[in-house]
Amino acid sequence: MKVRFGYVAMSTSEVMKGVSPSKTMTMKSFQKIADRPAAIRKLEHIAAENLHNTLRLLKHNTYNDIKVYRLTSKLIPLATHQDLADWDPFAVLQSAFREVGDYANTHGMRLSFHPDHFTVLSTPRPEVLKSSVRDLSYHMRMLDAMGLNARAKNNIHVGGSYGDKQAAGERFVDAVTSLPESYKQRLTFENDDKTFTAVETLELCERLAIPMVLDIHHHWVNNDGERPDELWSRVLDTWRTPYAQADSPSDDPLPPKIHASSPKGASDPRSHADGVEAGPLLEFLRRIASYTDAVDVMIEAKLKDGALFGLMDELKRYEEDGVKVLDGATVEITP
DNA sequence: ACCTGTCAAGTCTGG
DNA sequence: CCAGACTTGACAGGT
Repeated sequence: MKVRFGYVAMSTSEVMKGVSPSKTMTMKSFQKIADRPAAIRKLEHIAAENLHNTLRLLKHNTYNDIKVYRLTSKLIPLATHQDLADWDPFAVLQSAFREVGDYANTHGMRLSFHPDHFTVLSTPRPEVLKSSVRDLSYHMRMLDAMGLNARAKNNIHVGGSYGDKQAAGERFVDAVTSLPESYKQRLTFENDDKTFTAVETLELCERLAIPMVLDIHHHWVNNDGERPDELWSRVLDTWRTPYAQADSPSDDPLPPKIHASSPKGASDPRSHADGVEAGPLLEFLRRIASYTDAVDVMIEAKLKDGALFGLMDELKRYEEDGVKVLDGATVEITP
């Protein structure tokens, strides 16, 4: 089983110091600028800088064999803010977006977004649902502007339970069903650390034919008593749907993706540690290796790419033990 | 140069 | 019913 590792948004490497893809401006300082067109030009300048830095990060990834990367949602500052609803930055940023997408396509990279927890399709509040869909459409537009196909996904959580998880789940199903087909081709659902467990999320994925991103750390702190590998064959099936494999040729299917991180400590098991422990992750990977061709692992750790490098170093110690290091960010695991 | 409070958004808990 | 926690990187304003 081929395993590719990736990381989230920014690099902590010394050489990438100051290369932030998520520079921003607060609403307060935006409003302080009397000349509104000038203030908007400033926002657009920051966004262009963020895209340029994203491209630099992708090049850093190439240098380190990293093919899996999550884009930050904060590429365009204040993009979804109500007070800027009349602003459309996409025309002016078109070539910058394209440059990022072209580079990713040329180098066979798997990019994704993870709209944050303000996107809640399970909400009972119509205005919240509306802004959630607006947030999703913002992410759709960015992916389109980059020229990425439906292999680039938007990963979301199910959302809150509002005292009745069953009803929340049904609202989630209705909301997703109402989305345009192009949105569904780009969605994945992830189990969260306090509300929707892996089993509950998996059931929603199966009903909606949307692929599931299994977060094994979230599962560790929020589960129904089963091991993560016991769910894996069903998770695998969610990656075999037309939505999951939209734009993927049959000889190059999109591999399933999981999230991996380690708890910071016994007192706050939900927080992310600096790095990722190889042991528990490897145990899971070994258990699924016999019936899985390939899997991509998104590392969510404080040290970002530094955690990836640390994990690869640790995995080298298992080379006599079924782990073959193929390059700087890829291993082959035999069960 | 460095520190602290704040931030666009939503849910949940505790008072 | 409202304030605060949750979470994250980065701003903003202070020393």
